Amino acid sequence: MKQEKSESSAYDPKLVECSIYKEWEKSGYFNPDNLPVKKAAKPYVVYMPLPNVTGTLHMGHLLNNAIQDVVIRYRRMRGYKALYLPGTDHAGIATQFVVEKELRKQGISRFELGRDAFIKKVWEWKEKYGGLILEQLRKIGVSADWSRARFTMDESYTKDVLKAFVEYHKKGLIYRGLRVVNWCPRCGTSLSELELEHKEEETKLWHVKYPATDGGDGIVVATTRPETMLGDTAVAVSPKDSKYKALVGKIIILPIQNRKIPIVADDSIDPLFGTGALKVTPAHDITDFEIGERHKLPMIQVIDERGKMTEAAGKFAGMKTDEARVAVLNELKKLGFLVKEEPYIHNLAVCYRCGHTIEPIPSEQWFLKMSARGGSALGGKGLSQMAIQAVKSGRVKIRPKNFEKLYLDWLSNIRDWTISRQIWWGHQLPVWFCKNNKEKFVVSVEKPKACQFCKKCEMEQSPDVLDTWFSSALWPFAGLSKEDVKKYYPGNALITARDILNLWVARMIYSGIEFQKKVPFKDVYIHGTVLTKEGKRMSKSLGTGIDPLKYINEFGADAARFAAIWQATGQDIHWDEAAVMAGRKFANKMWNAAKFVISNCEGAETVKKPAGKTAADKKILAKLAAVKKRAEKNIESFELSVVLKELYDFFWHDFCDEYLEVSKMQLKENGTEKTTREILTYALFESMKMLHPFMPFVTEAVYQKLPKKEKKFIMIETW
RNA sequence: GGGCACAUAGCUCAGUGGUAGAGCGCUUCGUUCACAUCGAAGAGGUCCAAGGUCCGAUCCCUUGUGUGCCCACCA
Repeated sequence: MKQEKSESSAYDPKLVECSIYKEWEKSGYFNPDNLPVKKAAKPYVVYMPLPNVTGTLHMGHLLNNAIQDVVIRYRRMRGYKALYLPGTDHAGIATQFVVEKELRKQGISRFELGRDAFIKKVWEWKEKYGGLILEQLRKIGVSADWSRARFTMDESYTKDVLKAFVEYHKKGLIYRGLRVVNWCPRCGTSLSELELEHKEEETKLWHVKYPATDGGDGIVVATTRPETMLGDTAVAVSPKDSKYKALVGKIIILPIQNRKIPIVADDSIDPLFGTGALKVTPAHDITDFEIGERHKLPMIQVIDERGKMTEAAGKFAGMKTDEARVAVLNELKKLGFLVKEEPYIHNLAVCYRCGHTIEPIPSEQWFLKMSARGGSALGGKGLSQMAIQAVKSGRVKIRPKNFEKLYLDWLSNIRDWTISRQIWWGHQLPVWFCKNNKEKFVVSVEKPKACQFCKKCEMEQSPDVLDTWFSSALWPFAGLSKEDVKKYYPGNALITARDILNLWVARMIYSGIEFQKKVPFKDVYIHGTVLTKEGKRMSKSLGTGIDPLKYINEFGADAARFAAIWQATGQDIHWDEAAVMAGRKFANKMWNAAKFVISNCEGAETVKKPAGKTAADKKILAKLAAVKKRAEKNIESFELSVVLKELYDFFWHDFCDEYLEVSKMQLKENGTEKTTREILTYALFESMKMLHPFMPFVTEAVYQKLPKKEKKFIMIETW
């Protein structure tokens, strides 16, 4: 008996969420063009951070998309043409890596397949798994306009990407050059600085003597990478360093190679580190490369793109770098040049994707100029200055404010962006080389009909592809059709975690200004990262991840959303499951309170602004008005957890615990019965509306039970 | 090496220049009358440490300790 009762009275999200979502989607109201809004209604656009095609839903998505959905649902109810723009990112290296791994299980390497066949495999993968993440996002209840969903390698998107490249090039912002770049020998590509990870490595600092040619003492250098000495073309010391002053300009001998190299003075040298003398390997260290440019030093490449020693390494040729290190050290020891070794901990750069050690090697790459600008088309201001200006002037507001500093600091110390990648999956550069003269090329979206250089060859496209972020940087407008750009660009809000503030947000800002002359959005809101309860990173490989679908399936999307937003106070979240339970209970509370109100208020007048008679009436109405006002202010400044807590407190304690209990008496008395019913109906309705952005399903379910409703969905009710 | 956060109840976290708050957990009591996924009552805190400013500091300042994150070409 008891059990029967509890079963029938509890709210069961499983019974309603799926069908409600289908109804919403069928209605077409996720598409702002279908909303019953006034002609003059303003658009409000939230750009969804593009999930990777390879991705599956994790807690970060739950938090990120829940926040965005609250914002967009609120604006929709406020009468805006609310557009929540979804899409997926081809995620170059990440996707290629996953597909390669899958193929390797079958014993196939991408090189056996060849480029075209491999890319076909990736597309197959994309077709199979690319839609999965979007399906999973629907489970959260996000009201994105799926009819506008784009993929960064869609035909039209690709065209915008290539056009952007051509235009940058025309303006002199893209150039090609031989640079020492961070190279991952396993992935076979260059990586930008943001794609590196550093891990501490216990190693040694070896002191190696480079003997003099004039009978002097020579000089001792300290290094963590002795194998690169084979490519040394100088030794550098600080110009302020008195102990070496006399040596500057002298020629010394590079051991093993027996090469004569000079000692140069350079400001980048710290006289206090090691011996105060740096071996300069322009081909295998970015700083050394720069020193080499300043002193016009030759560059000798001793490590190749597979991470093996080249012919220039003499008898070490063919060895892997770590083998060569041992061999070189043995040789130095034998020859008596290894004077000292001391334990040392340094930060080893590794590939963010595969973890392989990064080898800086010289390579032809394409760059996007960050600070200076060739022409004066835009007042000579470089991309980074434009992005800095956008935030400093307040046209883009970053919240919380301390992230502004992170953004500005990064942009003001920026190097040119290496935008080419030597992988296969991505937008191939719109660069066409003459087959007979590989130095000659044309930059053009379409393949040139004839070669303008040799007049006879079929021009060949560069095998390089663009960095993934080059294309996602265009998302705010390349993700929209031409007509939509007119209607919906610029958008309003970009909500994301801090890890891609510079990787993505900064680049969207200057791309938007460069190509559309306007910043892409006004508000950037950075939320915390979801960690485990112990404060550890959630990751599949560590086994510390939690699948949000588990919560959604078991306790409902509303409960999961509640938990995410409840905990999203700005700091990183140490995820506490108890919050999901609280959300589930809250949904149940709403459901039951609604049941009470509906059954007691049949036929009650719907009054727009009921006036209270009793003290309890007045108290609840005043409180409701105050809560509503604060909710508006706080949602508009992205303080969602504050709003949710106030709504929770208001609904549970003020409305249910207090007013509902008082109403039981008031409903029995003739003098107060009518107004009580009006207020109950009104307060319930208003509460459901305010809670709808946060917990859309249960509030919609309640709305559908209301005897008098003006709209088809609470989703499009007027706040 | 630099920068930014954070340290408050058993746990996860809000908050305030003047008797300290929530969720979960815990204790006691209470089910005909929306909800036991409930209600009522309650226990539980040197607000990290030390110093400073102040009539008064958990809050502001300094220093320290601990934790997390980001940035950096120190070979």
